[in-house]
Amino acid sequence: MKLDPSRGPIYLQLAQEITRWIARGDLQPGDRLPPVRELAKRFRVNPNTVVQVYGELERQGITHTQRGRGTFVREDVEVAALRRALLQEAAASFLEEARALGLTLEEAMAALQEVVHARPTEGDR
Amino acid sequence: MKLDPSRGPIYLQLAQEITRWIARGDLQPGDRLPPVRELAKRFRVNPNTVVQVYGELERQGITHTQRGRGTFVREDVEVAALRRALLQEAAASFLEEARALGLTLEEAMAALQEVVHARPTEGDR
DNA sequence: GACATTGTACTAGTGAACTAGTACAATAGT
DNA sequence: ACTATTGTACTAGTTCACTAGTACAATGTC
Repeated sequence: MKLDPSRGPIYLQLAQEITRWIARGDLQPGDRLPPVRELAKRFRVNPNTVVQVYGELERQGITHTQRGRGTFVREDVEVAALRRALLQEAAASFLEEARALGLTLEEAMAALQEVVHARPTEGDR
Repeated sequence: MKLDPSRGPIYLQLAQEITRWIARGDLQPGDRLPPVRELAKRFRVNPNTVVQVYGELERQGITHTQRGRGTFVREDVEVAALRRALLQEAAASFLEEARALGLTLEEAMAALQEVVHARPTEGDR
């Protein structure tokens, strides 16, 4: 995962990446996130930036934080729903781009198939 | 089209939007783009920002500029290829997100269908 | 109680992006 | 030659994001 300022603020990209960790089960409800200073080192950003990341996740209701203890995935997070929400957002973006280009759904799906077949994935084997 | 600093630099978003205009035929090869000051007004940005936009489009080989005359879509731009490239980039983003979420191609396609059916498009009628 | 770990607040600084404004250079039309 | 139109360069400023560093507060362990 590469942080790229041309794709928006770093802290939002990182918040998205942590959300993916939760969505795919790398982190479970109740799990503790890496401490601020540890994540800062891992991603080579400033600890204050990670504080912003964790603040954003808290605002989105995904985590809760306690000074002196850490930041935790909320117990009531529905991982499957989170995953579906992230994927549907990506799907919506794709369809919106097709719409903005004046293309039909069929044309969008055809383009998708071309990309699928161009990549070495299990969808192609 | 909404310019949102949280999605990266304004000038890159605008460059993408102009590229869409070309890709869907709103602007044809040889056509002149709106003058810098006019586009600035339309999108409520600074003319210097539009100069950056046009600079980026020139760097990408989509337009060429002449002081005193204007900025033009290059005659040799292949509109269909440009459209395909933009859509495939969007498709690749979508698939990459599915991959990052640890999902199979089938699951990705299912999520896409859900979004399709949730929207009032011709694909659903 | 001391210590380690964790989050937080703050100051001061840097850099990129964007803005406002002015003025100049090239081109085209009359 | 003059004017209008277009792009460009520049200065000076603001804002936001990020950084580096320091120090404090809360929590948990021993």
